Amino acid sequence: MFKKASSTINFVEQEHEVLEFWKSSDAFNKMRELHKGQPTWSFQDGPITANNPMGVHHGWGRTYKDVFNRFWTMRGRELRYQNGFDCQGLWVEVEVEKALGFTTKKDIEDYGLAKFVLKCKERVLRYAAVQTEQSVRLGYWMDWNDPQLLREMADKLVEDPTQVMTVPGPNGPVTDTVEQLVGRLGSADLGGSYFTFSNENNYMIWRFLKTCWERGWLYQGADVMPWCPRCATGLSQHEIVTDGYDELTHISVTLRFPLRGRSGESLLVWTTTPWTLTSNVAAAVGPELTYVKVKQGDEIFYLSKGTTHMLKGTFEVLAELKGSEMEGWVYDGPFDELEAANMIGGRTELRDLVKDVRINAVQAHQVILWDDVGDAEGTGIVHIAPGCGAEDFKLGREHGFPMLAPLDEEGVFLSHFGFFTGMHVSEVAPHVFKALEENGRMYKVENYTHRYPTCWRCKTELVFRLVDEWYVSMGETYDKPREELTSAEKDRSLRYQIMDVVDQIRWIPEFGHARELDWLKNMHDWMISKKRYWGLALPIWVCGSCKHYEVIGDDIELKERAVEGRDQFEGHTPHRPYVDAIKISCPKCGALMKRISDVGNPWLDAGIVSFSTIGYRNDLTNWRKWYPADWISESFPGQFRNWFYSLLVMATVLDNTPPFRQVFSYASLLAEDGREMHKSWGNSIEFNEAADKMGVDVMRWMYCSQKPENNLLFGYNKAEEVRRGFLIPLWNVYSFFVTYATMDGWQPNTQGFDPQTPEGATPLSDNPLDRWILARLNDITGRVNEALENSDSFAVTLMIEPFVEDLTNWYVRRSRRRFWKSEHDADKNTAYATLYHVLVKFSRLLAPFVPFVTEVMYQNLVRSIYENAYESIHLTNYPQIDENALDGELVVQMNLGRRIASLGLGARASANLKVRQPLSRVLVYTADQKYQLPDFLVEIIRDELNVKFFETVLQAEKLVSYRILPNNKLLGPRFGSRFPALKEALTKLQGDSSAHKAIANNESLKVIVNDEVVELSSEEVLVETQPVEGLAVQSDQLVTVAIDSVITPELKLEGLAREFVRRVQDLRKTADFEISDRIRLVYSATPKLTQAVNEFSKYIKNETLTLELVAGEPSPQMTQIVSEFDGETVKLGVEKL
RNA sequence: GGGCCUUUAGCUCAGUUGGUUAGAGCGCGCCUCUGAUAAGGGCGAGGUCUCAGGUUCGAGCCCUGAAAGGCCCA
Repeated sequence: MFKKASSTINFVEQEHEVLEFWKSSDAFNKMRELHKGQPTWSFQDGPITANNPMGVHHGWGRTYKDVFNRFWTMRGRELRYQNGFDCQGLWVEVEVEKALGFTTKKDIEDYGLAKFVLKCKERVLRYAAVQTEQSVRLGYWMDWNDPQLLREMADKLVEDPTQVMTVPGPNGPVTDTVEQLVGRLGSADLGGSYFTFSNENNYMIWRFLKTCWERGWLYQGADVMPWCPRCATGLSQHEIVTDGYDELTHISVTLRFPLRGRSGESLLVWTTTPWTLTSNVAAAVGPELTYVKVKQGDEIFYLSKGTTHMLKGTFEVLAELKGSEMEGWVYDGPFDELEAANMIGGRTELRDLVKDVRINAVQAHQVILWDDVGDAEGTGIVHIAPGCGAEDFKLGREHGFPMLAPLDEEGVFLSHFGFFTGMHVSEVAPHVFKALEENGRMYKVENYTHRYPTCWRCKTELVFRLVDEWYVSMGETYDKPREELTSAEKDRSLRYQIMDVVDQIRWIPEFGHARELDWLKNMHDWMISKKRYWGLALPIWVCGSCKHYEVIGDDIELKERAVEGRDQFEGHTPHRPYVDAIKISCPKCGALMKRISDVGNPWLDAGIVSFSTIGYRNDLTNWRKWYPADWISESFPGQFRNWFYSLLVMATVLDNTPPFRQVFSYASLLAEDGREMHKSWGNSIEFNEAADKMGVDVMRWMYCSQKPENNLLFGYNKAEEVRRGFLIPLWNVYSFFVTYATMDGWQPNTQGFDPQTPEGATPLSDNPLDRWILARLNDITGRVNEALENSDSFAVTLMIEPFVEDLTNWYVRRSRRRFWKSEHDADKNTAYATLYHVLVKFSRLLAPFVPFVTEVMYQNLVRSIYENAYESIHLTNYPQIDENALDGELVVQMNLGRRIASLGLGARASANLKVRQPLSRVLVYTADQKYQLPDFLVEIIRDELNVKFFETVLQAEKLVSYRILPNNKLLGPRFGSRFPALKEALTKLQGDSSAHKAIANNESLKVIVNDEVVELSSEEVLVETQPVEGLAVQSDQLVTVAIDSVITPELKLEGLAREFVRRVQDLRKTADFEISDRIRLVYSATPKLTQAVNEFSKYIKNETLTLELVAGEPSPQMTQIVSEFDGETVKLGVEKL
């Protein structure tokens, strides 16, 4: 027996009950068990940074992941259901530093590296627990760790990482030290989410790096890099391109570079980074650019012709010259008195770089040519400091200049910079200005606003620093199309190998393919090192004596090669500081080799997961079973250069295969006002808040009913639309069904029940409405399957929503009386059987999208009836199409019928005739004779429109005038350029009834086009109608509907009777009667109404479940009302019998 | 500077291979139903499909160019 389902429902509360049910019934694991051994569907999760609670934007991506996982599961596939957490890197360090109140690297070192690393691990575990809980709340079915256990591990880890602990695993309990258990999270014996800080993940990256090294793709290089002085580390190209720019205002300065041997003449040079002037070596001009020599007062200046507007005051142009003519001019630099400027080769720790340079900066000062110099701003003369800018560095190398690299890791000026030594880069500018004023070099200062790179983590302004970092070479970029490359060229260049892999992947949306290729084309060598503490320990050991370096490929090799530090490392995960203790012996010179202290780029951590999480190193069979992933998904801002990129690099290097077959990506989530969500703007919504207020079924539907490539505007108004437009109507149908089925004691037939398809076979019915809704259901069932196979959840919502509309506003509305009627006949039973079938199958179709409400429906509709039903809807198979139930013609007819009803209602409205008032007839003309209305539709239309008769009008002239139009699709191609003439000719046939008759009789039509008689078949023309004035008429392309507006006295009485019934129904509700309560009804009314009541008493009694209808005064204990309508008055009283 | 995406009603968005009168939801106005009722339904107003060219008998859709917003890169 069904439980009652209230029509008002608190979805959020209900979701919590469902969560409880899933937990207590262990539904997820049962589902998993059911699909063991089936063909695989390999979903590989992209790790979420476990550093903060997740946001509603994560909810979007996770909904997609869950929807497609559930779909493929229900389609009979085995999945892994492994979530991933991203654990290592600066982002975690920064938060831990904040929590501990640290501001510099020294704080960390004073605190102790070992303790700091534990704090980082602890933070990750705690937020992994939080995100796990949030994901569970979303209904995301994954193999989740117990959040409480994660917290317990976090507690014990910081308490004492060496203590031994036992935790449950899929193959039984596992005992180990806490540190090692944490390092083994996600492994086969522990199960649960993968964590990128795991031993396996780290060692697998070692394997990758070793492979790169063996192929000669790993190297250490000097370059000028964007550098964060707060974090004291360089930033890779990935980190800076998008997130890393802010609109900032700096003081720019224009100054004199006095020319040697040209007394009174100076170059004017402009810069926005005054601190770099301390390290000036050269000045660059554009060779093709035009420069001018100007006189201002006693001074002569050189600058580009296009920038003279920057000069203060008046000036006189003395001459014009090309930049190339200035090449080799020598000048005095702004800070030539500094020691640094007088050191041979310059002032840099990287002596290798300048070992061939025999001059100092003062001797180097000269004008050089550089094609990239423009004169959009500044003076057209660019100050070059090879130790302080990336292009400057390149130019410096080309010209063999000395390098002046003034800053240490934290942005403090190094020795040999005189007065500036010891000063922080952020406070240097005023001192530079003062010095320039004093030595007479200053020309002017101005505020200058530009996009300036900042640290994506801490927002500190970046500087450019000359440093040694480690890179994975992307290989040469050849100056010719890819298809012309020789295989030797490809073998040399990793980037082209990756491109070939990219071609084998399906990118959704398609433009992702081009975007990834574009990134690969432009990608510089991948900087993988970072001078920090928490992260992958780069497995590069360098000889202290001969500088030879080697890459260690995994833990086994490490143990074999270690000659020192084994004891310190024993029992620890491969992180700093313990792994740093390991020394190996140099194969070249026998001296000790020491690990470089750098940690790795976190995208290495994420990119390796297609190897590390499925046993590439220790269970190749398992790896082959799950590699490559069938499907991955992340949002596209960022991931083309980050996760997608690193997956591709690593899979290409290790296996030269695509790591995933399909990648599904989506745009950005914004607030409802179209702006980014920001706490300070008051437009951000936290995940937990959204889940509690909207409910996650609503959120999930909102996410899915969005074209993925468009930005999603997320907010409460949209949520309310989903709730009211989708979820409530769905619930109402369900509640309607359960209410009546319970009342009637109706139950489905339990014979031949199959738990995989609990709705059973399509019910047989003679009733066209039943056949129609079943046809519609199967129509969408087929299309929904196709769309999901094609990774298109948005298309699904475009099919589902109209179906809900059909089901609620047509099928149920039109079928109500079949459920109300008191006799239990075959028709009623068929109605129940049909609606039951539809609800069960439809809810299962929806289950991946809205897993909560559909679970509730299933529990009541299926599990309360069938003992051997699966415990959860999510254990059933995905619904499949029943081709036999399709009926295209019926669907077309029904549409036409609904259209007629709609037009008829419009006609009534335009004549101000309310539906409650019966009328005598509706007149319908259909333009296309093939649309013959079946009887059942005629009945429906009569009922919808409340008319006595339905008349088909053959001579539409009565209702309309008509035009004959060409069927463009057929006649356009036939007539080509003569088509406009044909159109013109047909227009002239307007009102020609013989032409119309010919068409109606399927005869051909003769028309004169350009003095030529042409014959048109009836299929080649269309007839359009226009309503005749003065009738209550509505029409569209297909049909014209008119309503006879005459109200006869009889019709009037019937209308009154219906009004009367409505008042009684109102009163029943006021009196709080049950729907099935029988009543006594007492009334006194004005004469005309009394006559109506008498004449229609049977109808009234039937409609209102009145057993005794009595004229007279209601007694005081009755619920009463007096009401007036249509000039009549009635006093009513009701009581239960 | 290059590449990509978006631009359709007041707002948020659909619009299948080019085809006749471009749709939905919300909001607004009017009406209606009353056994889904703290719901439901109908009708209406509201559109230069960003702009300018082009291809075509025919363009919201295809091509070229421009503008605005966004993304990615240099």
